[in-house]
Amino acid sequence: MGAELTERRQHILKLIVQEFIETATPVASEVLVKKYGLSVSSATVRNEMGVLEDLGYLTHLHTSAGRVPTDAGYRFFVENLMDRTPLSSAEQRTIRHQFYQVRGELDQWIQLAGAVLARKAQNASLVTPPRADQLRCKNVELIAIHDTMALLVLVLHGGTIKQQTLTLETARSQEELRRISARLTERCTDSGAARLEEILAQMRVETPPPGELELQVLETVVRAMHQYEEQQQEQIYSDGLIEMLSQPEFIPALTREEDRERAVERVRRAMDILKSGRGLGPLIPQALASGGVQVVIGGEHSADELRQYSVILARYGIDGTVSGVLGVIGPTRMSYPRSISTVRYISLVMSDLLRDLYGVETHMSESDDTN
Amino acid sequence: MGAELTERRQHILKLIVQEFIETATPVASEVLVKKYGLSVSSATVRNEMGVLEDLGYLTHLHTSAGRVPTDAGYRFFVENLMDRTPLSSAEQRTIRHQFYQVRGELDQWIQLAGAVLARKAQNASLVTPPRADQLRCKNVELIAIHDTMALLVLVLHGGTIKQQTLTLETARSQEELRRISARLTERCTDSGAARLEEILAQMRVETPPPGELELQVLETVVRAMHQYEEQQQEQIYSDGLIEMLSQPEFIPALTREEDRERAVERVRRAMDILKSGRGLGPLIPQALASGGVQVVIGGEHSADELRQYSVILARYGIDGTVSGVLGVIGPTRMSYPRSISTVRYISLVMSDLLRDLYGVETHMSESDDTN
DNA sequence: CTTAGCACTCTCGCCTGTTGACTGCTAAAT
DNA sequence: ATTTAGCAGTCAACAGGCGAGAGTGCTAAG
Repeated sequence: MGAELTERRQHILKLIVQEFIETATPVASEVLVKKYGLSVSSATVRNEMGVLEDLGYLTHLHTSAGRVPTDAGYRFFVENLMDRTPLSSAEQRTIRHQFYQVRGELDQWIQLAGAVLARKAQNASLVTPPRADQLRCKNVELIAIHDTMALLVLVLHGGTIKQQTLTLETARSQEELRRISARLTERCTDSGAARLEEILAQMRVETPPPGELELQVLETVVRAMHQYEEQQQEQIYSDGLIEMLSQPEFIPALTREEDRERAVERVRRAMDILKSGRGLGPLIPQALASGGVQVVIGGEHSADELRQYSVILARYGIDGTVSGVLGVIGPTRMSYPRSISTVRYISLVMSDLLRDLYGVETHMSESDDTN
Repeated sequence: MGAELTERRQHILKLIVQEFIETATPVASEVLVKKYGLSVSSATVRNEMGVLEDLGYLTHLHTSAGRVPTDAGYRFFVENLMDRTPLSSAEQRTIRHQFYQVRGELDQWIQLAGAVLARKAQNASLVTPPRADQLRCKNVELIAIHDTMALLVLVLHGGTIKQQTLTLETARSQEELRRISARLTERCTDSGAARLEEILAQMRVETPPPGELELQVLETVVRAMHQYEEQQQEQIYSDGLIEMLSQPEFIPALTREEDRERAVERVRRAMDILKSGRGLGPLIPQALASGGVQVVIGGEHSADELRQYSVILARYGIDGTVSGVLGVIGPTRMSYPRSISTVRYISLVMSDLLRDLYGVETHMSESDDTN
């Protein structure tokens, strides 16, 4: 039978995917012939489309409408057909420049990365803050707020800051607090959570016994680090909700009241995914583990709530030191070429910035063009 | 003529507003009679509605649809007609309890306030962080990140923290940084931005001249404080976007393609207002200045983009020390009674919490019931 | 293997008449 | 003078029907 994937069929599949991504309407045989100047007739294209449908790469909404790619169709497109042109060097320069302007502020890098991703991909973006492979304490500061209340500022390697207010059992002067934090910083600097617990255990049996406040602070530090470690898993910054919602799959032209509710529900789900990261759980560690750009399309997701979405993720950071994940999420009909090259490029830029921050020599000029 | 606002007309207006808020569909004369068991006929109600329309409190979309309140109608309702029942004490307790659970974390209070407001009012909420009437520096800490890079942590009265990475011209040890920050803290503590500039000017001409790093740090501190002061103006936390977008005015049952674009545009505008606070500019200071709950309805807004919205704001905080603003925003058809009492109550709770944080004795038991 | 041609299917927009929801008016009733 | 029943008039919403158009799938000829 003629069920193998000939060159021409691949070409037609490619055109259909591109056309559908662009127009969001089912693609008809004649459109392909006219718009792309195929040297065969629409009838031939129809036959080929029939085969592609049998092979599972396309579907029909109903008898008389054009073809639409299936998840498998997108997958094949991403894997074998799509043009893998990197961002133009003009675009690269613009992006670098924007990052240059917010030099020195991690939070702003993250926001900027999210904004650029969203705008380029016309979909929502996800960025996790870079996570240290293991958290290490750098500094502990205590600051008096008033008599019986102090602010604990915990600085971690990499410059993240956690703060926590502390209720004191007895009033302390700023000078006392200073001494205590100096002592604790000395003892704790460079230690991870595990090591801190050891120190804490040891202090409990020390003679002379340390001040109760010292213990209280250290306990809080340990708790805060654990808490932060957990938070980190879930902490996802996102942007571009509106870009995604502008896609016609979210607010289509409706007719009935029940459709309205479906639309609202769809929007609610989308916001929920972005806000809580629901369903993204398994993807992040997966992206962290592997290099390169991960693409998960529609039904390939393990989570039901993502069946309508595709997610494109890449790891960024410094091997063995810190790493985060960033990417794009949108309906399966999204511009994979554009999204993938943007995600790839931004992950490079972020990695460079982090190397800078962590004092590793950067490889800007090399990495720029491996995109 | 019979154009004065008799008791009965007021009652009918009240019912219409309530009914419209609840159902979001124009209110017919007969519905009022049936649903609320009026002792007059629908014809009489119609006559009265006609008068109310002449007075400017109601409108007609077209001849044969029910009545809808105008902005003036809502205004009169809010001013004179609505039931001003406070939140039930059960609700009050639940809310207090939720705040109790996140004791000690200002950020979380703000988030929680936003979440509760949004859920109760079924609309979007706005919360500005409490702003000190004048910013005063509490503490300056320098933390070495690596050789030529340090983290400046600036703690302000009230426990806000600003951080900034600093590129050093020459390498410094943590010990040196410690000394410098100790010296600066001593000099700067309790000073506002103006005073800090004086100190800076003075230091420049001192003999012996202070280290260049010291000057650099102080400059950064001053810059950070100014920057923060400006940021504060605009910094608005918001939540409940989805609650607001679920209201039928945002994603109605549509038919045509052009309507779809209008809907998307509406959603975009709404998100824009919440994200950037566009149009809210004048409202915040106004709410800060006056006590009580401010209600601005539809066309009463000076900003065009808010013509379709109502905003309910209240100040919270401690007189003369810190204050912020919180409130609700939604379509003019929103539940004013519910929103207003929630806003009022949450502002009380937040004020209590702040008094606690700032070490002023609280008046919980008194204030609870003035709601 | 390709393609012209055609029948068939299904959507969409359009029109139509119809229904039903309200109003506004009028004239009688209170 | 106010209320109200009754009724005409208006308009949106809906359902059904129709035609046009879009696209396919098939067939038979090139």
